[in-house]
This record gives sequence, C-alpha cells and structure tokens, in this order.
Amino acid sequence: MNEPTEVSEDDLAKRLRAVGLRPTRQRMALAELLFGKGKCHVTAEALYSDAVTAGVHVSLATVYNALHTFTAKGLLREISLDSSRSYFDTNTEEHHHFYYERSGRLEDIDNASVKIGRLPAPPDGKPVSRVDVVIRVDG
Amino acid sequence: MNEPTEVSEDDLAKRLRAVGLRPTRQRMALAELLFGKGKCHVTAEALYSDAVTAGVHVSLATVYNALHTFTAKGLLREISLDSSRSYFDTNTEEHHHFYYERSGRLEDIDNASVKIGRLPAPPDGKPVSRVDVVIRVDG
DNA sequence: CACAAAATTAGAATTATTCTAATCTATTGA
DNA sequence: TCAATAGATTAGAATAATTCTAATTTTGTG
Repeated sequence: MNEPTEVSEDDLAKRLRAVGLRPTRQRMALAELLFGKGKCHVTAEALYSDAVTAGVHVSLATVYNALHTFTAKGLLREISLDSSRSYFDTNTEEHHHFYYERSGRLEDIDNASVKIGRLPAPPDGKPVSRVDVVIRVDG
Repeated sequence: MNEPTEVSEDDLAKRLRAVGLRPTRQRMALAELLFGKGKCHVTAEALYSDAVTAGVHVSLATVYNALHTFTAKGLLREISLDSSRSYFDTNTEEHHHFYYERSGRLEDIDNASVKIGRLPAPPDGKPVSRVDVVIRVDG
C-alpha cells in the first residue's frame, strides 16, 4: 500500500485539504503522479495513461475533473499553446516557457531570467490575472 | 465611423499571388473580410458566419483551409489562448496581446509598448520563431 | 454507524477541427 | 481560344479533445 515516494501521503493529503479538496483515492494517486515525481507539464491523456500504467483505477473523466479542480484551486496552471492540446503545469510560480513547436515539448524559464521592462496597463484599470511569455522555438 | 482602407480586388489578388496562392472566389471573399475591413482577430466559426452573412457561398472546410494556408503563407498568425478556440490575427507584425478571459476578446498591444529587457536564449542555439506576450485580464 | 455532500464512473454527447472523395475552377500552354 | 491539369471547394463523415449525464460509490461529519 505504501509506495516509495518523494512526497508522503500525508503531505499530499494536507495539500489537498489546504485548498478545500477531499483527499480521495484517485485525487491522491493523481496528485502523487503530478507532484511526487517532479513532473512538470502534462496533458490529460498523458496523465491518464501514466495512471493506468501505474495501476491506478481511474477514468479519463476523473482525470479531467481533477486537473480542472486542481487548476481552480491553484495547484496547477493550465497552458494553451496549440489548439490540439492543453498542458497543465505543476509549477504555479510566476514563470515562462520555451515551447518546442516540433516536438510539442514545454520547458520552464524561471521568472528571474525574464526581464520585462515595460508593459501597458489594461484599459479601465482591469486587474491583470497573469502575464505569459512564450518563446517559440523551431526545433 | 471610420472607413478603414478599402482594399481593391486587384490588391487582394496581388497579395495572394505574391505568396503563391490562386486568387479564387472564396479566397478573395475571405481575404476581403479579413484584410479589407480592418478586422483583427477571428475564429474560423466567426469568419464563416461573417461570410454567410455577407452572402458569400463558402463552406466551413474552406474557411479552415483558407485560414491555414493564409497562416502558412504568412498572411495571418494563429494564436491559441484557450483550448476551446483558435484565433487568427491579421496583424502579422511582431506584437502582443491583451486577452480578456471572460469575454474571450483579444486586443493588440503594439510592439513599442512592450519592453522586454532580458530573455534567455534557447538551448543549442535553436532559432526562436517568435516571442509571445499575453497579458491576461480578468474582466 | 448513518447521512448528506462530494467524487467517480462509463459511456454518451458535444465541439472544434480534419479528412475524404467527388466535383469544380483557375492557370497554363498549344 | 480551349483542353488539360493542378489546385481548390464541397458536403458530409470522421476524429480527437473535452464535457456532460445519470447512476453509483466514497468521504467527512455528527
């Protein structure tokens, strides 16, 4: 029952509870896949197949539900770079991305490496929810 | 009401020919909708319904074909901000965007208003195809 | 433990997009 | 000019990602 992980079950459960989510079996298993192994960018399909491979009994619908609830609670960040797939990023710190267009691979750029000198303010003083910088790379 | 620079049929045809595309009936009609009226950001569905409204006989498949060929030839730029829809931007200059998450509206920010002080180079000296900055606005 | 609220499920439904195969049209060059 | 052909368009079917539905199961609470 207790698999060797980098994040204890208790920690994961606390993390879920901290944002008001019940630490259910499948959420825990998905959270472990997402947060326990240092994985950064996943698609729903990929996480689903990882779960299946890991012997976790979970449906694709639950994977989508979990990804969206995690995102809504701030545990993940969703990124759209390509109309054919959505990525979910376990790094919720302010940061940016390299996007390798050919392979579809994403790579974090930490915030300190990017200096934005000037940005216009949105009209009507509307609040900015975030600023995304994507560097699209040919290779 | 501003009368945006009306583009003559000849100009549109030349523009298409210049990139190696035949100035066919539906391409011309779509090009006019896209480039003739100062319209900036469209979805395939929206362009299709504009075309239908304008009495242009065109199929949705052709709209997609045209948007993609125009994009491939550099007449448009595709933008993915949301997994549920793709936008095509008639502004192919280097520039950035405000994205109003609630309404799904996009607004250009011209390049001069954005100053990026520092960006990391992609690994292996891979060529950068473009840098996109999106300011996501709550309203 | 019992109960209500929340989560999960399989599979159907939906949506955007792409494909297919037939038909049509623009360009080319004799 | 006109026929040949490469390219474009079409309706509708197919696909893929995602969302929904309605039934069932699990969880946290008292």
